[in-house]
Amino acid sequence: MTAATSGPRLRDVNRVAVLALIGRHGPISRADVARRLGLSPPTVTAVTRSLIEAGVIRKVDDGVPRGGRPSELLAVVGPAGHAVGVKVAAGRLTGVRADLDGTLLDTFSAPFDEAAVNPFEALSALLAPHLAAVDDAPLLGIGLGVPGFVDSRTGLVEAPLLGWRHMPLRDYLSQLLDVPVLVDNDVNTLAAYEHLYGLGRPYDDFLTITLGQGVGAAVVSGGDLRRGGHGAAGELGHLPIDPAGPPCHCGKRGCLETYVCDGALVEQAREVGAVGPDAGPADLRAAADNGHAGARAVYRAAGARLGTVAAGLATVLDPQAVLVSGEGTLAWTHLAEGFLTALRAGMFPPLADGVSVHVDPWDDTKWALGAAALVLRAPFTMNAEPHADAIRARLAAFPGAEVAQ
Amino acid sequence: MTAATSGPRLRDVNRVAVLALIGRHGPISRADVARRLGLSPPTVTAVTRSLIEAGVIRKVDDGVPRGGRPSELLAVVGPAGHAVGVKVAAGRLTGVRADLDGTLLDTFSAPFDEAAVNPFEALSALLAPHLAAVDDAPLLGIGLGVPGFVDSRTGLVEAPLLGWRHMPLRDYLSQLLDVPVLVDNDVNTLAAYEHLYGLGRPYDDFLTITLGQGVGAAVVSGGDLRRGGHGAAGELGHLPIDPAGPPCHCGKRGCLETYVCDGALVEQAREVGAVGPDAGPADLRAAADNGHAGARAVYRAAGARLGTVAAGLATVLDPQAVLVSGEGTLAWTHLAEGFLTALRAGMFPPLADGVSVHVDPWDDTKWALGAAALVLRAPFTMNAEPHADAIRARLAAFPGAEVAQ
DNA sequence: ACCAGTTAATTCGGCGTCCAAACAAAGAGT
DNA sequence: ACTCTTTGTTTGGACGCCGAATTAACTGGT
Repeated sequence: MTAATSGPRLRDVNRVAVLALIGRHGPISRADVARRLGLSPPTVTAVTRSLIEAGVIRKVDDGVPRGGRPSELLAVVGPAGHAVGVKVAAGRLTGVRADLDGTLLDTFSAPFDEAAVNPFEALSALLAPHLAAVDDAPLLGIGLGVPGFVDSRTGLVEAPLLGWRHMPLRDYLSQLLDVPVLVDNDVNTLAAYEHLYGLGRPYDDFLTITLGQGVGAAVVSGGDLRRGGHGAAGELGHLPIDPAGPPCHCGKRGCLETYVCDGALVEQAREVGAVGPDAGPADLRAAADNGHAGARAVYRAAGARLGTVAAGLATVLDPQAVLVSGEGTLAWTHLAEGFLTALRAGMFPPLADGVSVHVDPWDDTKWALGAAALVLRAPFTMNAEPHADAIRARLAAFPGAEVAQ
Repeated sequence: MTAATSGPRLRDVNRVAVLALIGRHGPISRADVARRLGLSPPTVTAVTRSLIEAGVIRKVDDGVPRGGRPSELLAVVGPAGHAVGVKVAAGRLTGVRADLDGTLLDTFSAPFDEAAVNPFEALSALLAPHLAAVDDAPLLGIGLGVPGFVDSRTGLVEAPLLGWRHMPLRDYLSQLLDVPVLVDNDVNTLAAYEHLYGLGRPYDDFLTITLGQGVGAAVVSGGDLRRGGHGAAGELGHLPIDPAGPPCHCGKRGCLETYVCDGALVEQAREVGAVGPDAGPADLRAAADNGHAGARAVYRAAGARLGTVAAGLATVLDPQAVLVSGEGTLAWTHLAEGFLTALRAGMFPPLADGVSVHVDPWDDTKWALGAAALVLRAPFTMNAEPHADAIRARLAAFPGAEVAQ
């Protein structure tokens, strides 16, 4: 009835903290929330009541009684809001719609000419049909994952792979479609997904490494995605391995990417005669699957190279886990041995046991889901991301309020 | 009069934010504080008034008038509180007392037997004379920098170099001396110093690399020191460089430390005949100073090795600056060329220009000052470090309140 | 010298949030 | 049936923050 959400400023820290805790740590009781956040029980009651009235969370179950009144377990209501996420790649867009709890609602895909006079036109045309509310649940915003550097302050995109320089993607689309738009590096979006809904849920400190056409990484530390001082954190493909190594398209020599990306693997396999002159990544995989020793050696060496790099990063950053993802994991059975051996061998012995390795089977929609997660996690984060308040306001506008619980 | 500081909970977010801004960004006007933090002017007036009454900040100057009422520039009052900082090393303790604004008050040093039955006894005996208040200003706490891993949650210390395993240094000393005690890795304490008072002041994202007996690093990202998932972040000496390299005392092969620490440099110089069989780091430096080509080549190679590693870290973490410190910087004139060349060569071209490199001349007391900074910055940080509230309470107890301003 | 314009800082009233204390609910153990 | 334990709620009071209006202090133009 009365807009309980309308403080003079939407910076209600505790409200966001409670929602974040419920969102991230699954069904949880009010008493638990109070203890974990150091809040008083009355405060938690008040906050959760208003969140329930807003339709954002609800009681899902009774907790097991432990000698007292049984607790009520609260969880977020998935259909209270949804978001569109898009992975932008050279030549193709992959998009999804997802619920507040990460449930995949819808997927779509289309060719994309990133070199068009105005590539944003095509993007907005593709997105337009997906902007409507679903069952009265509002669209919270659009998330975009782009292969390049994104300055989260200005929203400008630098994407050499797409030929984009200083592109104001965020603000342009946001104004055109009148919807909050968040843009980030594509590997960062994947990490956002893993953190909120995927393999990274249990961790506050983890690395995501992606393998495919290129090599990428994202760093989640202290529970937050680290973007670095210029929005370029996570670059892994151009990590210097050997100053005297093969030339890289970036102008340097011996970048990691010249050793372990798809193209480099195929090239190496060609040199040892494991595949023919016109072979692609799939052919190399097939050769290794069929037991070709040369093909397997290529994978083992690449896995070891990557494992050593991962060990170095893990040594410095001390993550709880390393997640490996991307198209390249299709060949994980062949990469695993080299990677894991090198990782263990390269880490300081007492710390090696503290790092778990998970492989997320490749799925193109996951990247897009990650872009959506960028939006979906905005209501749960304290830090003032550009459109966070606008997204929160949209979530609060969910008319599912006042329905008899 | 009325204890303005005594909210029901000391979690007064804005109060801490204002104090942090004034502490970190020097003399600053109220209007500036309001703009930067997004607070209303009345709020800033109220908060600063209570901080002034508490004696923690004061007006230091008038700002330059820009066509209106001149602003009053506020800054922290150094003598409002002080802290003791100690660098713990094998065989020797180095300690300092420092004001709230980082002014060095006092230094002391003593031999230390880390292998004694109870090494903490000696530590507490050394500290006891320094626990008294100075001019009524309270001792806020003691900071300790230890060469090893520190779990900031449990306070347990793992320090192979000292032979310490699972040592409850923090809680033991805190209880014994009845003073808040904070313990962290020694390189982390240095980074805390740099961030608060040193070369890192302008940055929120930077790396600190230390060079000396060993090689270390600390990561400041998003304005906070990153400790990793197990309190071991920053380990750099055991970064794997070459799986087939020389054996390291940690049991692995080809760790960075086997190439660029003091001992390794001297060893390499011996092999090329640049120094005699019993030479030490100082002798190697002297040889290089005198123009010995072999000695200079050793430094150049080591600098390049370190520069390549720094380039790799900077590529992934995207810092605004890299600070180099530690005893090894005594030979920086010889290391610089190799380091800077490799750093530039190893970074992704568009990003290389965004990283500045600063060398902090080596000074043993800086490490200890860093340990003190661990305590001194506690009142300025939001995150709930173990003793942060206790430290804030002590600062608030400063009787310098009520003095006529 | 005076007034207009501008920026800084303060006072005041009101609203919203949080907490402590007391209370109600609901089950376990004896 | 009783007590103990744990969860969740209600109530009253204290505190913090904001918007609006006010005071303060300086620059620049005439």
